[in-house]
Amino acid sequence: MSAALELISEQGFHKAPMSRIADKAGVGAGTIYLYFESKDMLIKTLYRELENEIMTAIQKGYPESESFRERFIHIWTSLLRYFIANPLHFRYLEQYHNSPYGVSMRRDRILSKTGDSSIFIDLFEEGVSSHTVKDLPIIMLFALAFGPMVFLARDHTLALIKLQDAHIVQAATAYWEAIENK
Amino acid sequence: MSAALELISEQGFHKAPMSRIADKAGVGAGTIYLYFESKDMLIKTLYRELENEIMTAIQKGYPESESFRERFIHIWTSLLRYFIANPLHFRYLEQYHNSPYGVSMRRDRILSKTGDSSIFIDLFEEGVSSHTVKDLPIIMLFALAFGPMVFLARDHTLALIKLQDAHIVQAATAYWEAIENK
DNA sequence: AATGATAGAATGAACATTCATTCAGTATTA
DNA sequence: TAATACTGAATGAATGTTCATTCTATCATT
Repeated sequence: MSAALELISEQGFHKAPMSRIADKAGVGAGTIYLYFESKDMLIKTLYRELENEIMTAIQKGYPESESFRERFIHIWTSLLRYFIANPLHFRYLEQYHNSPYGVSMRRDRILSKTGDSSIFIDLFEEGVSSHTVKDLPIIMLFALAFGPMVFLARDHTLALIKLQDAHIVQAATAYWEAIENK
Repeated sequence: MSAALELISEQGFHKAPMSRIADKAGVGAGTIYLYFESKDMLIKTLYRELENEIMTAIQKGYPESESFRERFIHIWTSLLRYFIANPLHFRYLEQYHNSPYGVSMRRDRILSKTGDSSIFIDLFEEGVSSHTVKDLPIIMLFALAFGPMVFLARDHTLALIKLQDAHIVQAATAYWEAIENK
């Protein structure tokens, strides 16, 4: 799986043939098929694995009983820090989201309201009902809060900028102000 | 080119073989090669075409002599309106940006400081030096301003939300507040 | 007007390559 | 020795690209 992660995140789905993934992993081509039904399944399993890892990272040190603002900033900074520390993970996720896989997954999730994003949804719902954040549709708040983060992470992973930790906190605060209900 | 646009934006690069593009365009497979050197060139040319179209859309009605705020909001709303009116264009651009094509292009542009994005850079530089917007690196301001827009456009094109024109103006204002120097 | 010649655009079958997947054989483990 | 894990050459489907040929429009000749 880490061989697949490296190749796909750097070269894209269609320039990461199973033969090369096997080479990089130091196994025979057929061995992969003992563990994964198909290339599609490998891609999807790897996605879920990364998603779980991210959720674990966010939950670590989560200030359960602090104010809404603290919890929001914790999640925001944890995520951005995770992406900066794991650029390959970030690039893989981005490619997945912008491929047919991601599109259909996104649709399914929103419609069935399942999946890990429910943590975010719960948080924002609390924020809206307590009038802590602006009264906008959840999905818009989500976009307003996390859209910039993806841009920042992308620029960082492409080595276009070098985000210091101070910048991360600064950006988190700026983005809190954008959704805050004043 | 419009056949390529439709297929690629809906199915992704690797599920849009030249043979199907030719079919959709109602021409023979070889005909494409009279106009484009290779599939890669077709993809790149189409990208530049769309980029030009967007630049034209932004420049239409640009309030040259109005305040910085007016010009920012004009650009922001024009872009989002364009993406909503042209969902296929948006999906194509997103796929391009998140593929190896886009990554290398982005790198080249930033390093050589050329390309159409100079309009945006000029605008933000003016904003920073006149203390109208927060004193942050241009690339961060850019992320903060346009990151959310991409999220909104994505959710809209996937039919997860339905953005009314009122929402667009509302969002533009919210995002002006996020970068404004208060 | 009628006929023939030329250009070059379009075609699509053929080719070479790439790739996911399989499976008969080999190595490893219990 | 039996069972399990692994291998990598072989397979066949899919795909980008080429090129000999066809078609159509324009020009030249009679």
